[in-house]
Amino acid sequence: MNHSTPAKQLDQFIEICRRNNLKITPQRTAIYQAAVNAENHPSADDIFRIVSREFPSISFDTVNRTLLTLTKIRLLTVAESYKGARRFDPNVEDHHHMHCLKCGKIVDFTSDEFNKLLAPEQLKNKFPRVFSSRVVFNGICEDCDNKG
Amino acid sequence: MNHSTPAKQLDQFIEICRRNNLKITPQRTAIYQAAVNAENHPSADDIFRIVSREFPSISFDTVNRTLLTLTKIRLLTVAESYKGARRFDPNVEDHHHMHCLKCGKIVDFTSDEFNKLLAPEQLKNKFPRVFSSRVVFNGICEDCDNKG
DNA sequence: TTGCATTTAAGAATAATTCTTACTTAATTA
DNA sequence: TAATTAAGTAAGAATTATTCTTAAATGCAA
Repeated sequence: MNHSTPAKQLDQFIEICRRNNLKITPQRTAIYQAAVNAENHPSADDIFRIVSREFPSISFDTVNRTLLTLTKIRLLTVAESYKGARRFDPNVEDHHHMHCLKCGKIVDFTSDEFNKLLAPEQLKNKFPRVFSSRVVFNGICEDCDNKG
Repeated sequence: MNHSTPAKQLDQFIEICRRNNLKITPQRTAIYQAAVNAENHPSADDIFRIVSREFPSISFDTVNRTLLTLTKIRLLTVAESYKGARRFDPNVEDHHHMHCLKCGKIVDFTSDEFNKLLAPEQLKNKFPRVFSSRVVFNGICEDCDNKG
């Protein structure tokens, strides 16, 4: 989740859509809001089910297409994953991830130290442009650990 | 890739299969070898196509199932990804990844500094067990950058 | 040598994603 | 406010990736 206020999020959404010549439609807005308010890093299907409550006739395809559009203009990102459906990440600020190997849950955390990590010099040639970095931990979450 | 010698790799493969009561079949061996020798982090289909040259009658299902089995006993791991088919990683040593956002190429690199990163204290409760960590960079590789 | 794990075979099922075409709706802007 | 045009709806199909099913044959390991 993005930690700014709902109103500020909406302003940002509108501004960035405008800047990219994307119309501010109720569906598009609802899809963005659903993604931002989702607890866990939601799949297209998670968002589809949420938005369907408000727009019963919306199709999965519209939701998925819209999520990809929002990713293109960087209002969302795609979280790294190991299996299953694509997971969207509404947190576009610098942050890091802890994955549960059992249930697939992804938990965000922040770290000024981790934010500062730089790509190694020896890759400067092979990768002339580097946009982002993330530290990813893998473990077992409390819930899954208790269940055995 | 694993940087030990081919003979050592094979010894390790045999030992770990034995320890896990898995038979040393020619197919299983070939699948492991193909994964270890693959340049890029291969998909099941990549491995299927390589092993098919030696075993023309092998099925994709056998290859995929075997790769999952080898992952279970930690002879392989699964690389984080953002889209497309599951990518296997034959390098089971501590290492880190650089992803190309255009072509999906994943390049390994090592870093003693990055190996030492620890999960933040504030997640100790939510995640009582942590097994591994990795730093993941995203950028554009030289080839894709030249192509525009 | 024999038991059982493994592979083969072939098809089916499922999940996830993307595309197609045509029609309708509605956000923007001139 | 009317025109333009992006966006959504609809329904189905196609594609890609993965996993399962059943049954028979094979061959590794004790």
